[in-house]
Parts: sequence; C-alpha cells; structure tokens
Amino acid sequence: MQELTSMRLTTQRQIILEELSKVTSHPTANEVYDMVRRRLPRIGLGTVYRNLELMAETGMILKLEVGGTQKRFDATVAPHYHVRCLECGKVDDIKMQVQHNINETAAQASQYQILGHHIEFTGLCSDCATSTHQASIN
Amino acid sequence: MQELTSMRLTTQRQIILEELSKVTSHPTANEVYDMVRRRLPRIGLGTVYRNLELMAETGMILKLEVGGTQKRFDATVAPHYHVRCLECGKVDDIKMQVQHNINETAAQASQYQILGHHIEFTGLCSDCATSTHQASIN
DNA sequence: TTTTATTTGAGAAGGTTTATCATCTGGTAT
DNA sequence: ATACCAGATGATAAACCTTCTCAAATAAAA
Repeated sequence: MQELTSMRLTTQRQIILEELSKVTSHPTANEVYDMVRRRLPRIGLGTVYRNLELMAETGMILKLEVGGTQKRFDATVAPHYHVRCLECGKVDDIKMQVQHNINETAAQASQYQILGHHIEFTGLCSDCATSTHQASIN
Repeated sequence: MQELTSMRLTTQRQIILEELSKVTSHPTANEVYDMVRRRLPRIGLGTVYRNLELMAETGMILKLEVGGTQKRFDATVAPHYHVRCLECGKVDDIKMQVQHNINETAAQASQYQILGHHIEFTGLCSDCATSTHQASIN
C-alpha cells in the first residue's frame, strides 16, 4: 500500500482532492477528470485514475464499488450509506445511522473475517420517479 | 423489458440456467461461459452475456452489482446478502435475516422512492485470512 | 543548485461488456 | 410433416472503463 509519507504534494493531487471535496455527488473518475480539467487543462486521465486510486488506498477518500459499470469516488470518509437511482445511475448519501451491530451477525453467519459492510439502496430519484410515472401514464 | 412469454426455450438458455443453478458461488459471465462451454463447445460469449442479462431482467436469476470489476450472477432469487473477500474477490452468501425495515428508514431519510437494498459485507475468506496472516508474520 | 526518486502526460494495451449482422432455429400455422 | 418467420445464435467488431508503459518533468532533500 502507498505510504502517506512518500506522497508528494503535486498540483494535480491537490486540485483533484479540492474538486472532489466541492461536490456531494459521487463522481466517476471521468467526471472528476472533467472537473479538474477546467483548472488544469493539460492533466491526463491516467493521472486522475492513478491519484484517485492512491488517495483511496491511503484513506483520504472513499472508493465506492457500487452497482453500475463505473467506480465512484467520495470525499466523505466517515461511514455512510448510499442510494442509487435505477433510472439515471445517480448516487446520493442516505443520512441514517450506521448499523454497526450487523457485522457481528454476519461474522457468526459465515466463515469470513468481516471487516466492514456497505448498504446500497436502490430506487428512483425524484426526477426519474416523476418522468417514469409520466411514461407509465402514456 | 423482456417478456417471459416471448422468450424461446433454446438449448443455450436451458443450459446456462442449469449450470448457474448447480453452483453456489457467484460466477462472472466469463465463468458461466466456461461452465457452459463444457457442454456446448460452440456457444458464443455474447450469447452468455445476452441471456444472463435477459434472465436477470425477467427475474429468473439475480445480477449482483457488487464491488470488483465484473458483474456476478446468482440463481438464488430470494433476497439475501453477500460477503466479498477483499483478497481474492470471491463472493459468498450470508445467511442472516433480511432487514426489511431499513427501506422505510431510508425512504424517510431521502427524496428517493426506495425499491430495495443490498448489503455487501467485506472481509477475508478463511483461505485468504490464513495466507494474509502468514504473510504478515514474514 | 544539484541530485534523485517520484510523478506526470500521452498513448498503448488490457479486460469486460455491448452492438452488429448474416445465418440459424424454435414455435406456430399450414 | 413442411414452410414460415420472429427471435436467437455465433462471430466479430466496437465501445467502454481502467491500468500499464515510459520518456520527460518536477517536488523535495542534499
């Protein structure tokens, strides 16, 4: 794993973290790339991927391996849950208590050494709920 | 969405479902392809992807959009939770009660129309827990 | 400043999934 | 049985996301 101590403070790194911290959406690597490119037009996509991965390893940010095809990133490190819209793929936070106790239940119900859990709710965001409803009328 | 009524019962479809039903692991599309190919050597990878997707749409099987790079499939349709090994990527079932109540909690805590949830535990399977432990001794 | 190990940008490569399309086939009607 | 046809298949290409490679650039230490 990457050591925090040996990580240089490059402009690219700072701006990637700054831009990710600005939003509460959970952007994909490519969306972060678009955000960062407005300030650093010559940055490479590989640099964004490399640094998001690195920051996730050191725990500076969260890598969300949720449903959908792409990985998403989150500057909020504290454990919390997510909802994903089945229609548009948008991911939002769910502000509810973290169920610490279920890790033990899972540990007892399996042969695994349980290290954590993540809950992903699925449903329709307010925008898509409206349009889907309208579509079902037609 | 694909209608069950208009789905032909092709040999390929039957065997894909049969092979998936045989295992309790949660194979990726490529793993299903390998399993099916032993009985239908001329089947195409696209056919496997197409049918797994189709069966997931009709609810015949479950498509797991869990962490890791690849999607995994499951012949057990009843709601249940999963553990993923952080080391080897293996996915197993967790036999614990489904927390029906948390959907309401999530609905109240968000603007989404909540349709369901999935819990993915992360940890180390017994094999990897051993080898990782040994590695940390060295 | 000079040095050096790390990082970058550009592009290639890898891996997974989806799309395309001529051919084939299961199910139905004849 | 046979013919028909919408739907399915297999082969291949394409799309997509992510990782790798490496010469050039650069942050940080000497």
